[in-house]
Amino acid sequence: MRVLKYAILGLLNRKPMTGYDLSKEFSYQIGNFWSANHSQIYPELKRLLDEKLVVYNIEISGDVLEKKVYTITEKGRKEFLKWLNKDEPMEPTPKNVFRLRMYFSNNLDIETRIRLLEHQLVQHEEKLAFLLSEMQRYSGVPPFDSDDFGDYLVLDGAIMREKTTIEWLKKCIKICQSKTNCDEERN
Amino acid sequence: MRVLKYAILGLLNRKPMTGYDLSKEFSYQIGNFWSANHSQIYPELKRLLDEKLVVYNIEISGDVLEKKVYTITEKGRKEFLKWLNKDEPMEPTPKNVFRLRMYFSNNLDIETRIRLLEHQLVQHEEKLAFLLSEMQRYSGVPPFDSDDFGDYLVLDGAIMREKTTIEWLKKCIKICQSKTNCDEERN
DNA sequence: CCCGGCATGTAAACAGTTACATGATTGC
DNA sequence: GCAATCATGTAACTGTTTACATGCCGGG
Repeated sequence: MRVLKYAILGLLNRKPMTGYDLSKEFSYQIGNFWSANHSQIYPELKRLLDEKLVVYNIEISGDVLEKKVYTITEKGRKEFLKWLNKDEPMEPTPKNVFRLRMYFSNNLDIETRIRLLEHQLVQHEEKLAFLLSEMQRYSGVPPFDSDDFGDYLVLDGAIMREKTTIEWLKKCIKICQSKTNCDEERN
Repeated sequence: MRVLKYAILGLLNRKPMTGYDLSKEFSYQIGNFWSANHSQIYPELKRLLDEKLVVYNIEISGDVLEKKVYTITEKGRKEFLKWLNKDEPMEPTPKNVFRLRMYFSNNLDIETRIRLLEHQLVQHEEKLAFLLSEMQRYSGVPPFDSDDFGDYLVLDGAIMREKTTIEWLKKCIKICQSKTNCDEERN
């Protein structure tokens, strides 16, 4: 499917960048649904170069250090737009190790279940707080043809996703606690 | 991380199964957060056998066909429980091609955006309907130590996830339609 | 007898992570 | 001078998918 290819082309379509810049991009907004590290990016850029979908020119920073600033070509833009317009079927549900653990949680002490759930909860609450702070830079829906439009939609989606995860975790904790209380009453 | 290893051990801890049975399991409840196909399962079973975490005995169905029914060993159960009790940090956000497309959606016609969103919407609505029908077999929270307990929690989580995805898709469609209406008013 | 599902495997290709490897620049 | 970050790459390994390959069983 070569998704990384299109993620890179999409980013370069916004503005020219180095491999290093691309790898940083994946830790910002786009990191909420796609990422890659530099060891995957550099070989992919080489391949895109072979396919003539990008070109680069070298910039010197400081005295010697050469930066390869990649730019998308017309051919690259065409391929990217063709991919972007494709209507593809829903993807299979994403893998999630924590949910796998919970699937088997009948094998855990109630206390352990609660501890594991609460640890996830604090982490997701931190993540949500971060996403909400990111959202503050938008006062409303950005212009429909600006790069911010996509950023805004997916950021909103990420916030909704985190809120739901938090809600689920709290529900699970409540269920587990009801069992603990129930046991205490019996004693 | 060998997650598949623990997914298999967890399933075999419920009851003895063949490789074929395991691969079918991944299309049921557990498929909502983990899956693997048979070409990954058979080699993994061989490895678990080498590690003495499982054993098998051969059952004959019909006249000749040999089925290898795998059973978890005491060593296997110990390793599984050790893994299950581990408290691990939150995983990175899962990859999602559709959200990647939407991230770059400023490069699409408004009509195309709506079409793509609506296609996702119908698929997620179907998925939700299916999950809700699955949920009907539960009248309340199953016993805390039964296999159904985990099934119930993660099924509930999957339902919440689908509902949120649907809500997000509808929101995106509404935003895109507001633009279309706006343009029409101008004409 | 034929087809769909049962049943088990291997091989090749692709995707992704972790580790190895090197060196420059900038700010303190 | 030193540490953090900028900058680019390769190698080895792990995980996953797709395709190849084979054969039995049960019902219509």
